[in-house]
Amino acid sequence: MTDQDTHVVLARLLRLRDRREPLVAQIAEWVGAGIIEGRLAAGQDLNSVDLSRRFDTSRTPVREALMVLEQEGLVEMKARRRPRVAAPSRQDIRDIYQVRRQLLSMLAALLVERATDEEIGELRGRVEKMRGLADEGDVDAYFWSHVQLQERMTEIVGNATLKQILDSLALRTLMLRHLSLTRPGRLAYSVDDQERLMQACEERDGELASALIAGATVRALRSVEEQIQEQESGRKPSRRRRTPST
Amino acid sequence: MTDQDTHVVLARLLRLRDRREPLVAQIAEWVGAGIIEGRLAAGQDLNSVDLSRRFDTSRTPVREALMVLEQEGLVEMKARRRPRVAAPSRQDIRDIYQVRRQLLSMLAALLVERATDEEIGELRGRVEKMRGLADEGDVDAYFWSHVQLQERMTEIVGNATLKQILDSLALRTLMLRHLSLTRPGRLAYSVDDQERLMQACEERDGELASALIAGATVRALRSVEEQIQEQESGRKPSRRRRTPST
DNA sequence: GGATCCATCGGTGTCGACACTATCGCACTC
DNA sequence: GAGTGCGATAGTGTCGACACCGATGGATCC
Repeated sequence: MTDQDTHVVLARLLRLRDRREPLVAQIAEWVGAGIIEGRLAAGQDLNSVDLSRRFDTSRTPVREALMVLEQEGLVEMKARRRPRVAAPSRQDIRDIYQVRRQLLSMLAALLVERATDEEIGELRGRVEKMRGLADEGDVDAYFWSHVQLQERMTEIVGNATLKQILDSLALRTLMLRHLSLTRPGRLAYSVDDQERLMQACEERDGELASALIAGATVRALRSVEEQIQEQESGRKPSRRRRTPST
Repeated sequence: MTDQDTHVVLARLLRLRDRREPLVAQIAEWVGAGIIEGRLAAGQDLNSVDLSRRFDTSRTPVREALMVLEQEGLVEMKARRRPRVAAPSRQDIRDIYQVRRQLLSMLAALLVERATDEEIGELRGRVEKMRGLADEGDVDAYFWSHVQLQERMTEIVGNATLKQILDSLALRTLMLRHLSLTRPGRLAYSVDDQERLMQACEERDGELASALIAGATVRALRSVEEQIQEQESGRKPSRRRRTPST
């Protein structure tokens, strides 16, 4: 998975294709990718003058790009105040995962109900590739494959509203998940969860699939929370928050 | 419930307070209310020049207001094309209600778990007032009370993400619900559903509350679908679609 | 020495203008 | 008479300018 691909996936999740001008899309992708990759720190100012200089445009398309990211929860905007990279509280994160769990359960149930055997086979193939990536320890590639797997599932289920909401929630958790998958052992657990899920789908056991995906979500949340815990306790004594130059 | 109140509720659902300039808020409220009340027909063009003339501003705040409505699903925007009032397909509507059902079930379960007795008492009070409005046949007032009831429930549960998504789904269905509640007898059924739900909450029966709200949602969808059916079959022979002058 | 006020600066919101393009009617073709 | 291509028109996306406001730092006061 190259940077190129990252931007393609991001563009899909942000629904930029045909919905926005290429210029706006480019800015939204750059800022969005920056937030997810951690290049732009949570809470950091995103003033439109700097960004417009960087992209050699006026502030109008920059504002529009930031509004796109705002609606996906990656950026916070208040009238007359500088836009900032979103900094969800501990509670926000729990809330997001709670909703996500509910909707992923729904997704799994619908998947079992509606997916053809061929489609499940295709998903199984993806999971096997992910197993390979996990074994190699290629976190980034695994990470984005995971995103694409969920994307494909929502596509198969065919509920556009559900897909849109899950995409949005995925984006909100992407920066967190990126951290959490870095934790040793987490990758292996994650791929195990996916394999169990695929098996439940193959056996057409909707109840089990729902329960498995809910469990996996709870574990993901726990992992994220532990990660944040470590990060915060590890930061207080020594390091200050990194504030890279825009 | 006056027009004033309508705009206040709309402003809350669109989260305009402090997030957008008053000018943008004003435009978004006017267009949003127009869509919900049916003054602006589904599929109708919303060109920014006309709107900017109407509000005596430039096109910049108009564009911004339309983007706000786009993210709530009331307006559809494609690059280089005129924004249009959203025209959800039959399938889109089913999808929206399906997700809504799932999340309302979640809401009911959380409500039973977390609401204090006082809060449930307050909700009960609201439902009793709604009974009064239903008996009087005051559709508009009932309609907005219903919206506010759900708003209050999400507030009590305290999951900001859930509240935001449910508000957004509520907006998408508002124009439909407005039609569907007009149907004779529908108001009485609706208030019955609410009363049963409150009773389940008082008895702290989460399972039942979830099931009741899910059932109510299914019935609401059916009512909306029948309404659309009638409308379409009734339109073909005689009347053409109303296209009021912006 | 710390809190408070104030001026300055930097950034946002809005505007009117301009280039570019989707749209629509019209002439033309078959 | 229906379909196709073209030109006029209307509307979108972007720009640079300007007025206004929030943030920042220094002077003042206690």
